[in-house]
Amino acid sequence: MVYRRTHQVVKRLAARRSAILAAARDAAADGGMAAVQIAPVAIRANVAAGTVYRYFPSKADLISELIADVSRDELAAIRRAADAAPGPSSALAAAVTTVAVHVLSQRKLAWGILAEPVDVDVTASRLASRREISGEIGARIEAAVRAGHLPAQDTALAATALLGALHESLVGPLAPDNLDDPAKLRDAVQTVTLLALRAVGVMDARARGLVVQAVLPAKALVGA
Amino acid sequence: MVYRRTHQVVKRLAARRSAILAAARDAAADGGMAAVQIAPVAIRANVAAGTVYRYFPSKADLISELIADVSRDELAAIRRAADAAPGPSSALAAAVTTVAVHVLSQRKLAWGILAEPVDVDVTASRLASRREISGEIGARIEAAVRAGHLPAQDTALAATALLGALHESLVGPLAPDNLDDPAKLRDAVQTVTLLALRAVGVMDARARGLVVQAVLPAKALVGA
DNA sequence: TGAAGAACTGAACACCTATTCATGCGATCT
DNA sequence: AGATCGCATGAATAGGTGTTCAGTTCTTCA
Repeated sequence: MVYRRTHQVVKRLAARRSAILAAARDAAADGGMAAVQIAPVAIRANVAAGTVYRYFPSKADLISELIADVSRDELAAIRRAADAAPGPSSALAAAVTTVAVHVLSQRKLAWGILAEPVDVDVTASRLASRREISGEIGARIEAAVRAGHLPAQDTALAATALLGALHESLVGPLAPDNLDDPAKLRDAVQTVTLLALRAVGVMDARARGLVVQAVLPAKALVGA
Repeated sequence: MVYRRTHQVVKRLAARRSAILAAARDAAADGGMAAVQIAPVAIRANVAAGTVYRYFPSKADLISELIADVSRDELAAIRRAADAAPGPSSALAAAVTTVAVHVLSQRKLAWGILAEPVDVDVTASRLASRREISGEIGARIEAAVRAGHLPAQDTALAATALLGALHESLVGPLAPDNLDDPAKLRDAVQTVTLLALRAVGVMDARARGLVVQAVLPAKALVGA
């Protein structure tokens, strides 16, 4: 008596899993990681609390997958933006701008993914998330160095520092709070991108040019 | 029947308060904020758990004071280093180097103060701490701008970004882990200081010179 | 010295939310 | 249809730590 799962059932199971993850993501986007509690998430996903545990072994696993999920999207967006740029320096500028725009348009989610206190241990997935993003930025810096546009440097450290600068200045507790105004938001993105490019050794004048170019395509994302 | 507190008693009370704070600081330096729990801290301070509550209304208050304390020391160190420098640019370099050296020499404590998840709400004191330090760095940037050494810019945002870069690259989860080696440590300090100076607009060649000068006096601190 | 009040103690309490599990329901296959 | 198994339910449980408080010890002052 073999009970195979019907295709229909398989689909429903997958849909539920997605629904739970989506509910968690919504909760995080709304109220930060603190709002990602089993019972509320279950309600959002239209399931019972116990059901969550049929899909995720623990809250830590749920949040870890959430982090991985968001991170994957972020990485894809960075790659897309950078690959569309005409050269290594532009690619770096585009990557940085993309990160800036993304974190700004989902500040609570970004803060939750990156640094908000959580009651379970998610250091591993946070670490992985950072590694991925930082690695990508590092690769873009490296490419620019190889192209002779930047001085030789420790690209991994530089990438990490850039991300720290972006995060702290845009979603950290000292971030300006009037970034809902699109103009202010664009200013902030430009400012930090400029800072970042100069940090890795782009000359001021050239950096300003790159920033202007990078912000153009990224502006479309701001609306999303 | 007026019962005045004897000088001796006043002194003992103050000593206990300090002892509790010191115990909390030790605990944080040892095992991060997670180790700052009432019962263990009380033991370290040689008092009972209940006694802690005669000095601090809640755990949140205890940790808030701890953060303020560390922050005060940090700010003093930054000012001392910057004021001893010969000019605005050197002062900025000295300030940045000081922060770098400090966080590196007490990484767990720094991480706890800055970003480690805590089960109570300490956002207010963390915010205040960041404001103070960032304000000081911002003032140094501003001075350098006024002296004509740096391009005009949003100094508050720049200061915040610099601190984010330092923290993320030196004590964040992606920080290099072999920084116990003094040589590697010095390299890391130099690298991030260079990054920071270039970020605010110091030209590469000049930044390298400033870094070398700034690291000399700061090296003494590494031993401490 | 002794009465009265402060300071201290630490075991018991309270609270909160992740996790479990006995029960019911619905889906699969003969 | 009916037998059987997996999935879903949600109320009850568990565990850990901040906080309280009745009792004890220490300090002050007449």
